[in-house]
Amino acid sequence: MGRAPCCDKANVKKGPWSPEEDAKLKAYIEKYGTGGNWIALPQKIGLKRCGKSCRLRWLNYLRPNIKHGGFTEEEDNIICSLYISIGSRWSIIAAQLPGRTDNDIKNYWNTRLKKKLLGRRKQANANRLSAPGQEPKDASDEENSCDLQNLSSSALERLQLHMHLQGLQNPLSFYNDPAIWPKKMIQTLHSQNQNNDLMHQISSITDQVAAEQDYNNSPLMKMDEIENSINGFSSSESSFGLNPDQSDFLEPEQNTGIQLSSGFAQAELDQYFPTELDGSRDNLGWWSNDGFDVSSASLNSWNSAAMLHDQTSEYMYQDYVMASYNLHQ
DNA sequence: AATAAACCCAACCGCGCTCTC
DNA sequence: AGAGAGCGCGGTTGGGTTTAT
Repeated sequence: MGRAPCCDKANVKKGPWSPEEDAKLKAYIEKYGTGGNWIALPQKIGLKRCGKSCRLRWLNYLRPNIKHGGFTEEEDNIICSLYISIGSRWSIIAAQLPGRTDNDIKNYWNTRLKKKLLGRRKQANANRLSAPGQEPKDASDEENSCDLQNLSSSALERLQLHMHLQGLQNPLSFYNDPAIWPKKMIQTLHSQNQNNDLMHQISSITDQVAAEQDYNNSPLMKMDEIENSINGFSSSESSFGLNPDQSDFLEPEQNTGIQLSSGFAQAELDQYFPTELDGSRDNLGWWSNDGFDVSSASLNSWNSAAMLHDQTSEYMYQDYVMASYNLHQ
């Protein structure tokens, strides 16, 4: 037995709203409010619309002080940073941007912002792969290159932006430990200004979001929530940077920093892994098969990621540069 | 100029959560 | 306590518009 429909689907109008419908809805709500009952609202007004549709129309379009389009660079940065930190929790992101709706931000991210970043990444990857000495030497290298490009698509995007915007705020972050940075990254940092006001703002929001989540009541790993936080990225994508075999790049005790760089707020991770961050490689087991449905594709990518470790440092640096470039454009 | 492809965004859908009875 | 109603959210879709060929 399924859930009862919220309205009589046969007798409600669907599709775009007419100016008359907009006027009716707006006039009524401005005069009487919603009455706390969206389902009953259309009947009161005489609209043949579902209550949910009325609510959506009001919140996303008719409500006063709604802004459409024309996102500023600062708004871009906030959206990127929050997306990296908390994933696709559009309502929370929208709450930080007055006049913006979750739907608007979601559309903006999916249709423009993401592509803007990925487009530049693709170009960078193309340059990277075509550079002298970078050509794949054999079939397996080509496969690695493909995997790298796949990995770069979204998980690394969050990683890049995260390192740029949050690294300085995070005492445990890889990006706060210059001793383990590639030299070129240090040189680049010297030549850049960091936006600390924005950093504080983002850090505050991500801490709030993490604090809202009560993982103490759930001692088992909430992989579904972790996946949500990763926001749809496959476990294989996310495994990049978590690879225990990257010891040429990071000391074992610094794996914690790498985890933090993969898209989680510090507080979030503290709650996900309250006792497991002692740095031992064995503690990365949560990411493998134990308690987690790792698909064969994921395993393949894990293996592919493992083969990338010789180039990881260089790629991490290039990713960092690209993130900086993107955000300062 | 015609057509296809890509882009964009409003709106819909369904699920989970909260509240009320 | 638990069932049902309503709300809020994120994912997805449909179709109009723009751009490329």
